[in-house]
Amino acid sequence: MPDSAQPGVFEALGDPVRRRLMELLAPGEQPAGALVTALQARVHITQPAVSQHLKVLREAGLVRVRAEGTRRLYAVDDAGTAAARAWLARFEDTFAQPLDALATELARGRRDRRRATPEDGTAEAAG
Amino acid sequence: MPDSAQPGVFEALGDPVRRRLMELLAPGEQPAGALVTALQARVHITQPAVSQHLKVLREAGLVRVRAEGTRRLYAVDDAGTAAARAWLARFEDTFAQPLDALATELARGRRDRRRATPEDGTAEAAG
DNA sequence: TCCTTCTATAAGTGAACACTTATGTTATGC
DNA sequence: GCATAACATAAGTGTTCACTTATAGAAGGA
Repeated sequence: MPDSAQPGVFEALGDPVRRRLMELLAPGEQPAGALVTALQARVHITQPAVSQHLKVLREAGLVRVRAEGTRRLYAVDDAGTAAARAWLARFEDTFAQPLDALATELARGRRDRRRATPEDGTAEAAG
Repeated sequence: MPDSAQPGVFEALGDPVRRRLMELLAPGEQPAGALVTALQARVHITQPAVSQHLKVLREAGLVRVRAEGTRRLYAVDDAGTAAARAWLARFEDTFAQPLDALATELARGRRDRRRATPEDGTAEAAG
């Protein structure tokens, strides 16, 4: 029974700017520059500030990076979000728990089967 | 599409002491004093500090209080935890989503039926 | 009544943190 | 080679925040 699965997951999500970054990444992979632009459309913030926030999210396992030329493509990492959901699961309604466990099992089975089929290549999560 | 359903939910969960308080409340209702004692068994902390943490959790909708004599009985409030899970749900695996929705629906039905039965006495109205 | 218990609030303080500007690093183009 | 673009890191600073001690308030027992 870990205090909270991944270290720093909830600390990372505690900041509104970082939550907004997660929301911006929810539809799919985004270069760091696009995240900066999107944030600046709403609030005044500089590029280094965003970069530092992304570092926190990275270290918490909430996002992962992929280099493409000079750009850094960020995407949501399931490790962190799953850890957060796992911690919160204990407060779920008692009656919902077995059902969620079932849902998780079924989903895992489907996902594994899908990954075992090397056909659809670069699969993007649809929003 | 709210930034995050309940105001301050993730900010509240960002502190490890407050997460520990939530864990201590997970099994069920606890008086504030018991929470202080339980925390002090692990780390050095004073009663006012715990009281302030509980206030933050209260204002975030993560816990609710019930007065019984001179004691204050704290319990997990579904409003806050559900809000946190709702926000995190958008990062869930695509295939798991419909199943979770089904689970939620079924659980709600069961819960409502249970609440419609005025038998177990001290039923608190959920927000 | 007074006294004790349980909990919340007030006030002050040190540390963590999110921000800024300035600079470094890496890849591409001329 | 040099210049530019995209992003990360360094260094410094103000504010937030979690903590402390001290005190207030409410309920129960003598």
